[in-house]
Amino acid sequence: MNQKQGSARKGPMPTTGGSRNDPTAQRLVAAGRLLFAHKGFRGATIRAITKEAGANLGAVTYHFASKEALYHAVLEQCLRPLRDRVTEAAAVPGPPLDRIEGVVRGFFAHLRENPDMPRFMLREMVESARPAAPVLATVQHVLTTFSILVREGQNAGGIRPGNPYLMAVSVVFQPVHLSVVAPMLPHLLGHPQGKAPDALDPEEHAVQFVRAGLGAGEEITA
Amino acid sequence: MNQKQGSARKGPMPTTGGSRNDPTAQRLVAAGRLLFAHKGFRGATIRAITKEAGANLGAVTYHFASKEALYHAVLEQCLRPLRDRVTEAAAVPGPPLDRIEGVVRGFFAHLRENPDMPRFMLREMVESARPAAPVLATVQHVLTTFSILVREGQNAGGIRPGNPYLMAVSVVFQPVHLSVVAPMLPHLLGHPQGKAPDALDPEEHAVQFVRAGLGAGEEITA
DNA sequence: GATAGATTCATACATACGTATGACTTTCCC
DNA sequence: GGGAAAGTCATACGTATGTATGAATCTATC
Repeated sequence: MNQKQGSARKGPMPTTGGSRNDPTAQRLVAAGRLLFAHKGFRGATIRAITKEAGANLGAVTYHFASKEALYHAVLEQCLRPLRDRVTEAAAVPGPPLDRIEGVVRGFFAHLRENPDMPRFMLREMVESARPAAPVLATVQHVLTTFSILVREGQNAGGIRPGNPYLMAVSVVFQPVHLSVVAPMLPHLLGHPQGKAPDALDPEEHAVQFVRAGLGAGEEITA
Repeated sequence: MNQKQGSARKGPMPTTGGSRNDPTAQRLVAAGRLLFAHKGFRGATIRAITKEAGANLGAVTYHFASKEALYHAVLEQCLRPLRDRVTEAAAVPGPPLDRIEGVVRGFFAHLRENPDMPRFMLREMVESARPAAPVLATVQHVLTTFSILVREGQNAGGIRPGNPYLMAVSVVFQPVHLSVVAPMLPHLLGHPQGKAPDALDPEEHAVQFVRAGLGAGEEITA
């Protein structure tokens, strides 16, 4: 009954760290992140996680008290940097549509650096009746941020009318699902190995699609 | 070792049928559909499914040989009507952008009638490395249908330039994730009980967003 | 360098799962 | 109406899971 449970979680390490001779708890988070993302909460077993982390079977119970607590730690480690990045990108000055573009690009950058993230978000959105706290907080934050920007743009005239929350949903999921689907596209469409049919730049596409989808009337500044 | 395994699957029943005194196999599909959609493949146990169906524990093994076979039957029952509806909606005459709108509306209608479907699609997209055959076929079909319409519109001039496959992805996921997220929106944003902040019509929003996102220059015919 | 706390380790336990088995019951056809 | 096929049922088996337990080992402080 003697866990660490407080403090810790110091370095930033937003990507897939977990190099050996880190403290065990950190290696567990890294391994859990890897396996939770690939196999889901139920699919990732404590035995697999501890093996991946090079730790003993009891390590999760000892350092986190339960599998679910480890899962929450993993989610928090994944999502906090995303929230920060979104906040930061939304704060730069400029017309709302440009700031929305900035947030979208920041989102893409985060997903590029953390390739397991979109699966995480979709999974949590779908897997549980009510998502875990860190997920809920993140969705709330991102959605609110976008909807405020949309409303601003509507007042300023750069963004067409429409429900800002629905618009925010349509925008925020572009990076998520494009990051998941785009890599599978060549295979999905039968092209044997990575032979992209055209230029396949999801970020550039998403930016243009979002600008066009939200924009009032001005053309895309291609 | 004496399964039925052939023929069967007669009535259309695209929604949540499964009323009592149907044949057991049909009740199993209905129950499996309900539980797979809510809890995923691993989360829906044979014991829960057979109980929900009012059948014996051995019924799945007897009628479908395995849990996975039942899952595939459920997927097929879910997805075939969707493929048909998309095909049908894409075939009506008219300008490509209008036909795309028609497909989006058809998609929404199907998801409204089958509220478990979007979770299914997202789940399969995310849960397994390579999705099951019916899912793959459906995604392929829908994506191809959309991309052909996009290319047509680009040639005819109604749709702006851009990779048709990425555009198809951006379009096809609008109904899916809007159907999942829109009902949760009031709760997500803190409004206690269903108090929509504005008009919350996901279908109308999606249509306008897609038309604006794909359209060349003409205004939305609001 | 002894000692107390923190950590690791092997193993045990209770449960839940998918499937197999064999007996029982219903249904249908001649 | 008798008998075979189809279907149902209770139960058993092997495995995998999350967690508990207590001994062993490491680490740091005096």
